[in-house]
Amino acid sequence: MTKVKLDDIDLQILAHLQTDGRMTNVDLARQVGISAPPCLRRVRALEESGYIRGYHAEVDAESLGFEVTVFAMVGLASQAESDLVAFEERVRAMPLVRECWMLNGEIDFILKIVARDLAEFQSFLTRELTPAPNVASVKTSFTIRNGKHEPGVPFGLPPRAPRAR
Amino acid sequence: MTKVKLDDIDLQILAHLQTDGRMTNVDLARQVGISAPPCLRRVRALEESGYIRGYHAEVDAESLGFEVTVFAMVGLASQAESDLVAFEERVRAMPLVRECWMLNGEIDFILKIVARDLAEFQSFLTRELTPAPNVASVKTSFTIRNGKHEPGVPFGLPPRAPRAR
DNA sequence: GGTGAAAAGAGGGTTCT
DNA sequence: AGAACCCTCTTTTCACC
Repeated sequence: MTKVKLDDIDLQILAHLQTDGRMTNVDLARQVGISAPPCLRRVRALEESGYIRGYHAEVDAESLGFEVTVFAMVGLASQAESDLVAFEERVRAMPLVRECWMLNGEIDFILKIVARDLAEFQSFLTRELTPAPNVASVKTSFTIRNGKHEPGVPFGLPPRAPRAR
Repeated sequence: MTKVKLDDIDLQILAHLQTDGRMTNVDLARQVGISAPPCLRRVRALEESGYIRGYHAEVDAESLGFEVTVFAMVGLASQAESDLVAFEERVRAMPLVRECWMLNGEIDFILKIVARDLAEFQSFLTRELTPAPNVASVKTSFTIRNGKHEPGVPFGLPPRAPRAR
């Protein structure tokens, strides 16, 4: 199931799809220098072996009315593995929490939270996050603006022309 | 050019494409309950008005050999707007920096950094980030694991989003 | 990996409400 | 205006070499 090795073409495919996840298979094949059918076979294999976890439209949060993005640093009272997992599970059920990373050091988790407005965020913070079991401390930092937002991983793909359909 | 208002169907389209950015237009049309051509027109309008900023494959960083994800809290010596912008510009040219958010409070920026290994990260930190102009302090937190990774915005629960059918 | 062909989807034009 | 039906061209996705 898991592919043992990726060659240059696979890496190029991944880089291109990370940049433009909706490009057609024929365009992709042309870009990486092979014909469409083997290209599609590679993409399917990359999907099934888990190298590609999914495809997502990147939406503009602000213009859609989600004007509050906050990073929350969370400390837990107990760091037993079962308690860490329990917190992650709980956080997974909170739609406003978009990302959750476990950290080393004094802070246990960093959460990226997206809300429509301050009221929604405050309500979430005081009624859901802070009172959650085992939560010892929550320190929040509001984002003022986003200076860079690149997906995934630094493949180092050269700048690409817009789509040709 | 810029759409003034989004109706329920537009919101459903955005939610579906955020979840599966590669679904075909006919599938999407079926899901939101309209026929394919107007559905495609809506998608194009959403792209051109900036509600959809792009489409990206979500790749598995670890299995691709990017084993180090770090959050860096950066403080600048000068917070003049021109200096903030200059820092953002500089960071935009650093491939290892995937996201950069300006924050309120004592920390000025939070950066998400992805590297292949510790050596690559250390080299980046000591040779690129810390010596960058105007950087006063850098505090890094290594991630141990990722507990949740959802794209974009919490459409999921409808605060008032009705169901068209 | 490439080739050729059947099936499916994209995108344009027109009509209807 | 905006949505739906029809039509043609492109893309996807098989078969097999």
